[in-house]
Amino acid sequence: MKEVAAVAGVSLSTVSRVVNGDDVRADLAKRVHDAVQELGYRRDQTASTLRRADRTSGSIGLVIDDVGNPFFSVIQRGVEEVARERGVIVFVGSSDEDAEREHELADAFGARGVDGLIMVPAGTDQSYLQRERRAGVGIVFVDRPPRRIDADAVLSDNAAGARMAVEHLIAAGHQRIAFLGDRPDIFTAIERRRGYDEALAAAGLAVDERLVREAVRSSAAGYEAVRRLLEAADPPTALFTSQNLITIGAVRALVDLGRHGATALVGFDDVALSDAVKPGLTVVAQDPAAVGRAAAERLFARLDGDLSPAQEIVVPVRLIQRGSGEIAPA
Amino acid sequence: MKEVAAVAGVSLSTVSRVVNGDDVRADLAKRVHDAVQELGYRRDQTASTLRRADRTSGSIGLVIDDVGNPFFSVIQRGVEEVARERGVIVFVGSSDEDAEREHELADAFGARGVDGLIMVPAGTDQSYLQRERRAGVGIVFVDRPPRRIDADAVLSDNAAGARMAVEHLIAAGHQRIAFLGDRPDIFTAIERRRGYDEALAAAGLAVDERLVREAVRSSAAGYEAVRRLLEAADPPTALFTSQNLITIGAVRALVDLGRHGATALVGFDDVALSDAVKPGLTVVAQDPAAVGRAAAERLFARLDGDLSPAQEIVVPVRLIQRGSGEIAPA
DNA sequence: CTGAAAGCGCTTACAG
DNA sequence: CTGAAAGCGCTTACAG
Repeated sequence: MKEVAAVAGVSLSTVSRVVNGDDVRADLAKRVHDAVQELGYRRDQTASTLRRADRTSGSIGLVIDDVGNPFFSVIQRGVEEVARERGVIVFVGSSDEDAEREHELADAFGARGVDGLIMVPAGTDQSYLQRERRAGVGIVFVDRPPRRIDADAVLSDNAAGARMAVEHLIAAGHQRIAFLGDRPDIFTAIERRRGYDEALAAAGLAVDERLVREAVRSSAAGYEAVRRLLEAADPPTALFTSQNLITIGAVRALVDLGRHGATALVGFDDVALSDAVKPGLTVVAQDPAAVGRAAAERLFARLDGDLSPAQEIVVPVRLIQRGSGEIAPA
Repeated sequence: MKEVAAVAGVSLSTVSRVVNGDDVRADLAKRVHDAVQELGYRRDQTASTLRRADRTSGSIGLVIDDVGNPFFSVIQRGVEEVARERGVIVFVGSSDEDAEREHELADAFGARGVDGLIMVPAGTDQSYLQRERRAGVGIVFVDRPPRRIDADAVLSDNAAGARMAVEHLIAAGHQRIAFLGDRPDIFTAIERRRGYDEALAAAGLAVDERLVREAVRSSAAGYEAVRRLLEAADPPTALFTSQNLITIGAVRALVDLGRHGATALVGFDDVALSDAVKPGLTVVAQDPAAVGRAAAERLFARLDGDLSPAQEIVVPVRLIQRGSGEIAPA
């Protein structure tokens, strides 16, 4: 910038004004633009942020569970789309369900002056983010609500979706419906389990803990859990696999055991090829792109000055019937 | 930091040294640490970068085609894993196969002082990155080689993989093998087409352009293309679907047409549930996590001072036989 | 080892 | 409208 000023024969202030689109006499502006062109000058955004009054950086941070999981990567995509419209770029990191890592990432992003943070909380206490909030950083949670801090959250309707799934299986005549879920300290896993319990209760059915498998964290674990369930005495006639990786493992297990098309299955989350298996997979589908977009919109609304009380936005889910959930018990 | 110095009763320089782990008398260091603790001080990383001699920011930028595509999101995951070990965080953006967007993202990352850039090139000219290189930014390409700039690139063995796929179909007795590919200006699409052509030629078979469908950009387009191919006169007996989205659409079309298990198929890229359909999907699988890790490792090697000539690292692919590629022609 | 001072690349009152 | 000067939060020669 110093060099641009020298070449254009104006002061640093004038260059800064031109670069920022402030009012400058046309002839001076032209000289500056020419010099910028000639030198290939580009403003140093970090230095600009450091000095400017509002301290905005045009960047946000996104902390998700795992970018490698398509559910979260589509959330990321939704966030990016909204950020892009604003010319805002995004730092992304995976917490891998680790509270410490979640904190480290938020910290690293904060130390780089992000304007806002969109977080999938992994730990049980997000009060450490008060510090960012005091610094004016916008904070929005996604997929799971925060704890020990009051902030906007964008969630899927987990309990309703799970109820829908289980009611659907009950309507098909099932009474022995297994639940397979992620770690029972994760909000979405708890909510989906709650929906399962409620649907059974509403139908006058008792929860049989032998049909409940929790802390199923991968498709391999889903595979194993289903294999054991089906090989046990008095196996379930239907499965509610409450997460995409579990569903993938479960289907594989059903196929291997020759039970796909015999044991009913409803999954939570849609997966690729779910309509190509025979029968197709009945699922309760979330809309992760919409969830990501909604979170980013909420964040920018806050950055634009929205001071209303914290909101909880619930994005609806929908049941997609493709066959596997419409199988009657043997 | 000023405040920390005041509370600890030392100079700014001393605080800076303590924060940076330089040698400082133990008692002073303790006073600084206490003050840091008390005030909840955290160093402003951007100001630090601005002033420090090496100007490193502890951040890199990743420009990929589309985070929403699981292939790229797993590359991102691989990059992140290696960056994490170094305490480096990552900006991510999707170019959506748009050269201008690619450039904008690289520019936005550069203006924020990233130490390095990992790029999936979308446009046909990456010479604009010379500017970043001159500024000391490390540059590594991934999935596709750069053009008009010499730099490290980490690629999958596309042509060999495609050859393998088509040879496999030929070995099963096929002569009418359709090729379905992405836009023919994309490196990976070109290479896979080349592998297809070469495998046919090696077997003494001519390319029948009526069996070639290019610019297939989505699973919906893959579905349509397969439907038309199979409904035409003299349809192919086998399909080589050279990208994950195309494979997904193709399988769906085969299922809808009642041809899954009848028309052979080999896909490029593995997809979820590929072993749950009947028959399972035979694919040439890339290893996107390894590709992402290799790219990040190359980048950090450069940042660590590796001045050797630009390398092209080719990550092998492997054929996974699951049934759909082992179907003989009718 | 420590501190006072200069300065990274910018923006922004302030005076003209 | 323009420029000289101060200063954002830091690091780093430099002198002691």
